[in-house]
Formats: sequence, C-alpha cells, structure tokens
Amino acid sequence: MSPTAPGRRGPRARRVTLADVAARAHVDPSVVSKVVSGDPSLRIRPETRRRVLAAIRDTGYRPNALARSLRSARSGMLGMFVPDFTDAASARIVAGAETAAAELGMLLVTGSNTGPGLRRYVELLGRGRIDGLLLVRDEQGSGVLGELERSGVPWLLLDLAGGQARRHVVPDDERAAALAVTHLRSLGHRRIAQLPARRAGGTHGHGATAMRAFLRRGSQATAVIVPDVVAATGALAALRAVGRSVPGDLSVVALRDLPPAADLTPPLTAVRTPFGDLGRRGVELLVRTGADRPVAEVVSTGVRLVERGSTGPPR
Amino acid sequence: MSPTAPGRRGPRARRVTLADVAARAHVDPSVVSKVVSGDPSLRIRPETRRRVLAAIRDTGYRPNALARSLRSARSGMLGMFVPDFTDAASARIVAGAETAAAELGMLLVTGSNTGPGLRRYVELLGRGRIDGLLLVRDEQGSGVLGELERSGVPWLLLDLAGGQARRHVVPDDERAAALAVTHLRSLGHRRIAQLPARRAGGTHGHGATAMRAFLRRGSQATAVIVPDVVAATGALAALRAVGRSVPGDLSVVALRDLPPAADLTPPLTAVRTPFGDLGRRGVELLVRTGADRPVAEVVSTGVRLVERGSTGPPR
DNA sequence: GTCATTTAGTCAAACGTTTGATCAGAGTTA
DNA sequence: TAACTCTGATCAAACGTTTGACTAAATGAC
Repeated sequence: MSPTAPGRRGPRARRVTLADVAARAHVDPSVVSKVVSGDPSLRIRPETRRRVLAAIRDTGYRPNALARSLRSARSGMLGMFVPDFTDAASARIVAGAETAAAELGMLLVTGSNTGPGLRRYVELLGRGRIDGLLLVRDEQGSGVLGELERSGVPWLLLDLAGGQARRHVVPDDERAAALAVTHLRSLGHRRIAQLPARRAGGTHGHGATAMRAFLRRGSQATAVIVPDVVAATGALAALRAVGRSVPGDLSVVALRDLPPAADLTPPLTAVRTPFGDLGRRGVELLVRTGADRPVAEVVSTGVRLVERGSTGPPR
Repeated sequence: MSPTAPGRRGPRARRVTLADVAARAHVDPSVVSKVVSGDPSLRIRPETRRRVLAAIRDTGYRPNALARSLRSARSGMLGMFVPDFTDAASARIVAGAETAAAELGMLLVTGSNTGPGLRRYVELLGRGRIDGLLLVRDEQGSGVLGELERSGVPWLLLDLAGGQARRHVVPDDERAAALAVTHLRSLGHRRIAQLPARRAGGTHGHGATAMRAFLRRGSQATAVIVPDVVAATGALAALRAVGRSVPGDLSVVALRDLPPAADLTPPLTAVRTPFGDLGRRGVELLVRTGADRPVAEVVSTGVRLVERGSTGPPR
C-alpha cells in the first residue's frame, strides 16, 4: 500500500490542520485560529496576516467543524423536527428556517415524525450537536423538552401555541379569519359559517365530513370558511357530490393557502399564511433569546387574501 | 451568582462526562466508553458492567456527539441538498432518506438551493461534519463535488443520471412510461403522444405551453403522456381553455404521480414514482459503498399505475 | 536612562471522547 | 516453582480547535 494512503487507495492527501497552516506561515496555530475566526482581540501586522492568508490558500485549509464546536461549545447547528416533510405547510416552514439559518451561518439537522419519533431523534442527536431545537406542531414534546431544557438546549414550538411553557411562534390565524370575513361581507354575505379546525391540521376526509355535517344542519349561511386547503378540498368534493355549485350556491374561502388551491375546481379563494416567515422567525428568535426567557410571537407579515374562483356574491 | 451556575442562572447541572460516570462506577473512563459504544473487544465482569450501567442511569449521562465524532472521524450525519423543500417530489425524497438514516442511527443535515446554493452549503458544513452527501437533481455540482471527493466525502446524485462520474440513483422512468402506454393501449388507444420532459422538473407554464404546441400540430393522437403532475396540471388547464374534454376528447396520463393529482378535475391517472424509496436507497448506498466505487442504480419498486379519471377509451 | 505601556505575538490547557498498548493478578501447565 | 496464558481492566496518546494568560521587543513619557 502506498505510504501516503490512509484510506482505501489513491493518494488522498492527509487532512490539513491549523498546525500545518501555522508551520507554513511561521506563526503559532493560535494566530491562524484567530485570523480564521476573525477574533477582534487579535493584534497582528498586516504582513503577517498576509502570510497566514496565503498559507491558508496554498494548503486549501478548511477548519474542522467538530473540533471547533467541541472546544467552543457551539455547534452552529439547529435541530428541526416536523410532523411530516411531505406536508406542504411543514415543507414551507423548513424552507424558511433553512434560509434564515444559512444567513446566520448555521445549519439545520432535520427529523420527522414519520420516522421513529421525537424521543429517538433527540437521542440520535446526542449531546452538543445542536444549539437549539425547533419543533413544528408537536403536542407530545413535553417530556423530551424537559430533558432538553435541563441540558441547556433552547427550543421553540412552531405553529402551535404550546402548553405549560410559553415558547412558541404562531401565524396570525385571527387576522386571517378576519380577512376572510371582510372579503365575504364586501361581497354581500351576511351569514358566514366556519367549519371547525382540528388542532393538528385538517385532512381531506375531515373536510368532507365537516361539510356534510354543515349541510345536514340546514344552515342559512351563504358562505363558509374552511381552516385549511386540504380540508377545503374535501369540502369541495362533498359539495360537488350533492350537486351544490361553488360559488353559486355557497362561497368557500380557505385559511392557510397552499399550492393545490389554485388548481382545484373552482380555484380556491384563500388567505395566505406566511409559513416561510414562521420558520424564519423561529430560527431568529431561537438563536437570539436565551433558553429561559418566554417567547410568544404571532407572525402577521404577509397574511393576505388571495382571491380566486370559489367566492362570489350570495344568490 | 450561585456557585453551581455556569450559565445565565438557575441550577443548571454541570454536563455529565464519561469521567463522572467512571468515577461513580469506580472504573476507568475507557471502560465506560466501551460499554456505551458496545465495543465487542471489551472483556468485562457482569457485575462491573452492572455498576457502569447503573452509574450511567443515575447520572443521566449522554455521550457528547462532537467529541465522539472528532476522535472517531465518523460524524453519523449525512448531508442532503435538495433544489427546494416545497417541491413535493423533493419532500418525499427527503422523507425517505430521513427514515433510512434514522434506521442506520444517522441524521440528515439539509440544505436547499432556494438559499445561497450548494457551494455555500458545503462551506458551512466545514470539514468532518458529514460522512457523505446526497445531492438531489443538481446539475452544477461538479466543481464542489471534486473538492468533496478530494477530502474523502462520498456523494451520490439522486433523481438525475449525472455527468462524468457515475454515482447516481434514479427512478425507473422507462418502466413508468411503459406502464402508461400499456394502460392506454388496453383502453384501445393506438396513437399515443408524449409531451417533452424538462430535465429539472416541469412547471405549470411548461405543461400548458407544451399542450398548446401539441394542439397546434393537429396531432392524430388520442392520448398523451405528460412527464409529471405539475406539467399535467398546466396541460389540463390548456385543454379546458380550448374546450377539449378529458378523457372524452383526449386521455391524459401523467408520470411521477404526486398528491395534487387526485384533486384535479378530472382526477389525474398517473404512474406512481417511488420518491421515498429513492431517498431511502440513496442513503443505503451512500453508507454502504466506498467513495471511489461507481454507483448507478435504478429504483423500480413500487412503480405502478394509479387509475383515476383522466383516461378512458378513445372516441 | 529608567519605568510603564503598547504591540505582536507565543504558550498551554482545555473540550470529551476513542483506541491500541500495557499491566496486575489469577489460573494453568510443565 | 518458573514460565505461560487468560481475564479484566488501566493508561496515555491522540482528534483539531479555542481562549485566556503570558511575554519579548519596541515605543513613549519623564
């Protein structure tokens, strides 16, 4: 075996460390460290700095993230646990969080509840790997969260106002509902019903069931507000099944707009919920506020009505 | 300030280390290490093992993942770079990968191209943080991949058969297309057209444009295969716009089935592509095969036609 | 010319593991 | 009883940084 090959084969270069760079630049490793991490307390001659920078470039040095984190007790990573990646709202929250994290020089370690659950995720994470945990719409978390708290890892609940400890950021659903009502009233509706929401997100079946119940009640309402697009899809199907036309017989507006809405028949009028901003704000608050301070923020930016084809004047 | 409080306030217990456990169990730290990580070369008396286990339980010890990774040069994390989390196919790939990773005791560090791009992502990752990188449908990667390869990090391209180095896993699109054709022929179709695919995933506009072009050509085809659901949505809209009925005037079947398909009008017949399995298989191959061996796998499991309402016998 | 201060660094101790080498004592063999 | 071989551990050197304490030389004040 070749003397330079530590691995399988091929002349894979030995890792370049701080010490290698230091030797090449004729300085102490600590100087290189401080230059790399931009330590403001470092006093250094311009010429020396140039030498260090050149050595870094020549050797292709890249800091070892693990050693760095171990020593400094900051990993530069955030945990993010979502119910399900394939859920469109979760995906948007992740995307927003990811961008915000990258802007802060951090990374996301994701996990989802479609796998073996939060407890196992935190277990896999081990100690030291994350500087904070973002939990999307998770009700059971409490036990695990206590442990996290004890080991000093701050956490934040997203899209669900959480139980005992007030540490959450949620979208402004009230404003969304108000926007929907205003829109419907401006079209002339006076009797507006609201289909019940389910705490952890609606399903197609749930929307259909709720709509059938609404029809059975023989409500006088000329317009109905549905808590989300998935439920609205079910509701629309239920209406079609009994031959009611939308928006002719009934106007429908959904909260928490998501992409499928535009492709339904009729295209669904909906209030946009800023899921991306939710994730972004979550990251920002998580890294800015200490683990022990309460956080209860409502994200209202970008909540607005998108008028499509499912609303019109009452008959 | 309380003497036990290293942080802000409150009696946050000092981190428990291997040494603490060792002291409590009256053994050397290395014994605890070997017990925790299940080192098979360790010879230990049952009673000693019991003492160690008890000490671990009593102290609530959890290994420091950073120290462990630093020393052992394995991080237990995999990088995953996707074009966009909010893309339904990507989300499914991530979900599959996440589950497979968890089963192997590993975690995913995600990044997406909606942020500052692959180069910056790899930069943020630094050295040592990941044991491999999964790249979903990324064409530009080449430059970065060379660097990765040089530093010994294996990678794999998903859902795109990649250029120079053969390291990819892709879904069986040929089988999918064959299934679509078989279905259409069994309905009686003899002239079947295929709308052109775009390498990096279709858009609504792309589907509409392609369908208009198809109509302009005055094709004799009675059925058409569309490369994905998003494009099919556009195609359906274009057909509706010119008053053609589906499946009356034209049967439409999409490849790469995804959720919105069932809620379109008419519900879209489509061939299911196992995106989750793609992610899962990617993880498995990434951790099993060395960085230098070529990988070119086609995932065919679960490719099957889902008949909905957009296909029927020709007029 | 002496003392204090600033400049431009050096030094060494962590951070918490893993891992191969080493070792004391008990048991076995010749 | 001397020379081995197990067994059940211990020991110490990494892994690659960060960070505060320290210092030699140069500068400035008086």
